[in-house]
Amino acid sequence: MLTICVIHTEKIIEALKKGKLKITPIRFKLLDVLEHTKKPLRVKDIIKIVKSDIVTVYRNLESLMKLGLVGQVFLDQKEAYFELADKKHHHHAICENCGRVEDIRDLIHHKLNKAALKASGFANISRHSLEFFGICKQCSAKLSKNSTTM
Amino acid sequence: MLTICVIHTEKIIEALKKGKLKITPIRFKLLDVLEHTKKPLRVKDIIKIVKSDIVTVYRNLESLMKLGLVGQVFLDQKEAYFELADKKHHHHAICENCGRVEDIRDLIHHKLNKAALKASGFANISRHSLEFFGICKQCSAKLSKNSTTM
DNA sequence: ATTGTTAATGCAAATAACTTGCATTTATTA
DNA sequence: TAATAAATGCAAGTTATTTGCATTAACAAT
Repeated sequence: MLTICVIHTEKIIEALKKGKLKITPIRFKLLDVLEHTKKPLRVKDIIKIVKSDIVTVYRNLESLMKLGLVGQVFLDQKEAYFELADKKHHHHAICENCGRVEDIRDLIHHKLNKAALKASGFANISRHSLEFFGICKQCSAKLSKNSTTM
Repeated sequence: MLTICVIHTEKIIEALKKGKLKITPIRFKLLDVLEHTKKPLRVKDIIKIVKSDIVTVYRNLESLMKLGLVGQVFLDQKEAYFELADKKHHHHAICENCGRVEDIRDLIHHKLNKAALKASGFANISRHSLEFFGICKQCSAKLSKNSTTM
């Protein structure tokens, strides 16, 4: 890891400075990991790669979220998942067999929020979280193979 | 509480029997609470009303979910919310100020799943979870009143 | 109705995710 | 290079959820 792309590095440093966050190795590695895996990661996963204290990771995730560099994703009730927040709004497809997560570009843009605003009677709707659950191609193949050999 | 509607009672008893679950007072009260509040509830809330052990509530929720009578809702990373599963598929609007939850009838039926299937490349998509976050009318009014008096 | 079987309950204690307090270290900036 | 303010990491605390086990209650068969 730590194959940091320069453009991205620049942007990150700028954002950190603007947010008055110090540029530390751990913070950098954390962002790098999220950048390179391109998938939502659990705190566990991040610790393993970043090789730092749990507490530090939690605190960094919190401050990076406040800065808007990192976003939390709701994939599982048990643990939180985090991803870089720089991509545009999107949804997720989660494989119920292997846990694979695919990004899905925002299916209907802001139409969803508008429709929900009307349907809910709320004063405003600022965001939504849309997660799909199913079986990915790989698992589907594996599962059907298993069932024929049994 | 415990103003049990007969028709519903019948259905529940039938379902419990089919699932080989005993019909116990706690289990009944639990279902009754979910039926009458009509909102997703936290385990905390349920315990307060059902007046039973936490563990019992968790175990009942689990078996009732397996039976398909109860569904878990993803409103908050910290704690799980539960609701009766007998209503048709719907979404939720959650007020970020007071926590109020409004049901929203399924906005676009199965179209969402179909679109996600295509976009994700999955073998199949079985369900989705769609939550909207915003400010409800009541909070909006309260908040704007507060800001004018300050 | 009574009894036997099996599931439901509740207590104690464990686990797991996440948080807080505090002392030490490190990044910035003057 | 020194001063300062934030970042780190250890210990220990919370909180949600789970597990083990003994007791109790539901129900099916007598």
